[in-house]
Amino acid sequence: MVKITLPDGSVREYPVGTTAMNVAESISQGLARQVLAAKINGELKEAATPLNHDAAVQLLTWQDADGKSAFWHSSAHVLAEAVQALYPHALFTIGPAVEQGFYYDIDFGDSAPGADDLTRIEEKMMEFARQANTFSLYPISKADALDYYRKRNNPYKVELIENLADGEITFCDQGSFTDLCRGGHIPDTGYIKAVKLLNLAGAYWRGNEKNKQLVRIYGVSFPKQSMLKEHLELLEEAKKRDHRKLGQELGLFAFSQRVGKGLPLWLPKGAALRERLEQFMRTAQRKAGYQPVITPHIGSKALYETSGHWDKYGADSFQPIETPEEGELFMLKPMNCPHHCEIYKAEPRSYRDLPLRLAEFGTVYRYEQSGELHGLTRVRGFTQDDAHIFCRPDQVKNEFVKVIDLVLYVFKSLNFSDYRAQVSLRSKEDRSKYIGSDENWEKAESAIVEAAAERGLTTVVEYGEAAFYGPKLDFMVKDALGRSWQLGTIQVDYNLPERFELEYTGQDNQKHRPVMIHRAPFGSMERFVAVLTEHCGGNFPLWLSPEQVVVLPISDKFLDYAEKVADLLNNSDIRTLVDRRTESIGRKIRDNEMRKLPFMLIVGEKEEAEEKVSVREHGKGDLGSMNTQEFKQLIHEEISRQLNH
RNA sequence: GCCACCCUAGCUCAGCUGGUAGAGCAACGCAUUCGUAAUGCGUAGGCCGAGGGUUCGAGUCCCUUGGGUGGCUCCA
Repeated sequence: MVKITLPDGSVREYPVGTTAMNVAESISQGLARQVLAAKINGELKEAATPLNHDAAVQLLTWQDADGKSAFWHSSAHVLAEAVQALYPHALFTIGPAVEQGFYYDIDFGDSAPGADDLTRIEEKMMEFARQANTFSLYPISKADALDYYRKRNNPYKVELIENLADGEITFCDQGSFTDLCRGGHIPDTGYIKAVKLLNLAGAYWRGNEKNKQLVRIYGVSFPKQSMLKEHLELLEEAKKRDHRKLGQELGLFAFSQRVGKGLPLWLPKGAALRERLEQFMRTAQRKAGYQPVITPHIGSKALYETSGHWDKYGADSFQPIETPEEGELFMLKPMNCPHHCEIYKAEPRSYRDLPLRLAEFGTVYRYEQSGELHGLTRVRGFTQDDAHIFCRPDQVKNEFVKVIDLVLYVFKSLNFSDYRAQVSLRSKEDRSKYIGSDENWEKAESAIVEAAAERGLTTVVEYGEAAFYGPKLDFMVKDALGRSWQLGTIQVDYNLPERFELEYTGQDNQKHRPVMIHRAPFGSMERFVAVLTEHCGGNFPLWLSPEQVVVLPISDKFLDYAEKVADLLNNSDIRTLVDRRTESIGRKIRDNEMRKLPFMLIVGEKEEAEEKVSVREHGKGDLGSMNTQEFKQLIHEEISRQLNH
């Protein structure tokens, strides 16, 4: 007998050679029908794997991330089988499950499919799925495995096998298809009831640009047809929140071919939104002891040679600007730090002056690869809510705590509760590439970890993700389509103080090198507005909304009263307009609802006579009538509720 | 940059296998003066992203080019 421990801690006994599926059946037939795979001692395995020793077993269904993963990974096998049937010369490489489905990277040689061929492949997949072929995993010797793929002229699988140890290699068969695979499949292909191949993409073998480019086919699959339908509807829904769509609809920003790709144009409403955010940050920073500075948009090439950016990024950036003076070269600034270093150097500094916090909404230009550009989240010209803190090594932790507070204040004010904080530290093994003393790194790294813990941040620590010049703490937020974007960032820098030979006079009357902290709570105004737009689906918080109130006269007869109300509100700093169009009231309400205007004031005969307004809130409907004083108070209360938490 | 796809009126989109461009919304004009999500009628609006080619004829086919979209280390 073997003892099987289930996730709830219960232990059951079964005959040797029993399977996870048998365990499921012993619990209930209903469960057994749902089991897709199992985790045996933490490893994802087939539910049919015989259990010959005591083991911890977790039964996986569609509800488990790993269950989905087994399902999608198995679907990748079926995709390969279908491709093999239609393109006999295709060479398979890897086909894993991903967060939202699966893909397979395939070398098609000269006969790559186009997007139109995906339907054909889908149909073939469903044909194999209906055959309900079992996935059977079996061990194979390294020699036999190599032989198998050498005969098929598949250098990719050969390379993969060469890196595996003999004795731990397994193949998996299903129907007419055999694949090198470590396992973790659903029982048979019949579980797959719906498949959708989403797109084709180029992907380099092993992700390296120097290697051959393969064709990657992305897809999703489901155990029920209705689930696919829901999934596709969800994707459609997400598209409605896309900041590029909303940005156009709400008149926030635009792009122009003639201006150049990746260079956003902020329209009046977008500019109003952005300025309000900047104002918000300025106030918060002033309270936190930052001093605003202003620096030019260009800097001499020598500045970036000093900073090291020319060597590292020069070739891939906007190229230097020439002047009538022979040999004189300027760069569009790709970052504000070198300028701020020069501000630090503008006067001698004492330990008493530190920390020195220099803040600037600095516009920078970076020549991102054209394929990387994406709406407002990845652009070639953007404005950072940048600041550099120059401090003593013993002040790093405290400064970190203060910056974390600022970032959390921003997130809270804008209702971002679903973010991820990542601490990036040095790699544990190779520490040769990092600049700065070991001692300082130790100090800074523990300062970050402690500061994050002190502020109750749940962080993910990534070793080896630190920049060569210092460790960092990043805040990531997901967009409407589930893609992760980095917003706030806090980075320690030992490099620039060194290169610019920054110093301060210590208490001991000796020269010391300050530590520099880069930080941008928004990240960039562009990216932040993009993520914020998606986050609130275009319904910005009242205090940020470019237009807060619109007055709708029932008919032209009440235009004068409407104007009077609007003037009154505008004089109280409530951004108000009047819908002067000669349209029905129903029409005006509809249009302003669609423009996502937070409040509508409907005024007609009744209101004018009683000196009142009928209030309608976006998405909520009629709130009844009140006088303008009461309405002003309602607005001001709402705004202070949003900002003072 | 690379792979796939897309580009037709301000916006959203039709336009079959090539026969010389169409709708809705928006805009403008006229009428309507309206009570909580679309008043009616009319007018105007397009070098079908750009350039080249094939053809008697190209929005439609081919090539080049611009812009956009998705993807480009979530390991057998």
